[in-house]
Amino acid sequence: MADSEAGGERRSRPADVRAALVAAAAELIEALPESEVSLRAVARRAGVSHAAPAHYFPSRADLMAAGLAEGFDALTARMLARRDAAGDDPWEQLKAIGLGYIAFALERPRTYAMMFQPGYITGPDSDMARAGERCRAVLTDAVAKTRRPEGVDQDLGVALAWMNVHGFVSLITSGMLKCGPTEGANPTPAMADRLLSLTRPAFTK
Amino acid sequence: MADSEAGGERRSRPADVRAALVAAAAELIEALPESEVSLRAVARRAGVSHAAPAHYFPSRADLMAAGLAEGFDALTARMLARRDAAGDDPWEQLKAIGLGYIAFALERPRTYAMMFQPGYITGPDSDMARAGERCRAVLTDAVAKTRRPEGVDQDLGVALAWMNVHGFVSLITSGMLKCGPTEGANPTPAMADRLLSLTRPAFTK
DNA sequence: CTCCATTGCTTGACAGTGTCAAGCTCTGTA
DNA sequence: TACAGAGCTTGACACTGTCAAGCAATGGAG
Repeated sequence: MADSEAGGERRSRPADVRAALVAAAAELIEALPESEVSLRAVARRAGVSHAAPAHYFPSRADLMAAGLAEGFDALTARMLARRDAAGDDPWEQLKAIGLGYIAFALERPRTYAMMFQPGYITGPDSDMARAGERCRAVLTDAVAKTRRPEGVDQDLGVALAWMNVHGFVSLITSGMLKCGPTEGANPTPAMADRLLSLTRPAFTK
Repeated sequence: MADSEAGGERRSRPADVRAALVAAAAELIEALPESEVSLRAVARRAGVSHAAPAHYFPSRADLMAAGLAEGFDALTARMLARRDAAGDDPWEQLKAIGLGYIAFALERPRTYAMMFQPGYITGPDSDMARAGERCRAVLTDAVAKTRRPEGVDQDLGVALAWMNVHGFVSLITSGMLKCGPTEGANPTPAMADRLLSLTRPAFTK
């Protein structure tokens, strides 16, 4: 429409370039170690010049943050899918969210690790901060529905649930925690289930 | 002795240069964001040329790993000090270790975060891996002394204790978790205490 | 004592990086 | 047709990690 060329691919729309940059960033973040995800590598993958990103993102960190915001949205979607597949019991829903969280982090470990790296969330009103907020809201809602014992208020419950799953996957992906004797089948999901179940008393009455 | 100069500072011993590099790395790791801790900046701080580190460390990652190994040792010392100041009760000792762990991570957040960054532990027989192993041993011993309920074996106990403290401090330092209403006094230690206490049933009978 | 090999570090170079300034090429409007 | 501006490119700068070459000093052998 706005392009006189019928073929339409000779010249891309501005939004396309921006979207291509974010997509390329998200891909490279998972494909390469953090230090190798350079602004210029992202630009090359998106098929633009090395200075094109500067028209959309003030700095490298902002481009990375845009890719990481996509990561938060994918994580949120993953948790919601698992929650909706679980039953009606609040604890089962919370546990399903936790298992979905763990599954995402283990499938996209580099993206996940970078999401929690300080320095990419520039301000509380950035895209990435908002995506993180939507993610946290899923957890907060699930915790709010549980019937917790005396002394476990909502904030404490959210902290407990989150630090459990985050701590678990962080130790796994950093190589500090080897779970199980590694005999054939992957013991991680089973261990995740056992560990989450240990916190059950804090979320049931 | 080996130096003909009586002043003795004109020419430093080889071990001094290496130690100075490691010390400079440890300082800069805490003082600057990770991306700004360059090999050349460490060399400048140590007062040597930009290529001097190459004589002791094959790559930048190895120099960083040496600095991070010092971090693990400091963490280990911190946990031991707290444990020995606690009483004889196994649970109290384990909790003291956890609180020492949290205190270290919150005092040296950048060092702590980098210690768990994948890519710095090159092999299982590296200095950093061994320092991490010594650190883990403190936790393992403390968990071994506890009397845990049926179903909580030692590996599960270690995983639970570690992921709790690691998850907590990681979420705090990455800005994801704000604990308490931030009214004057720092609410973090109190929250840490409450959270650790929630896991008490897994470590007592 | 002289010579030489080795160690310990420096200087120099290279490709690659993030960021800034300038310029080119189209689009839309008058 | 001329103009204004957006969108992207090219070019440059200082900086990075790593490699090659070279200098100074030590220590041992002849």
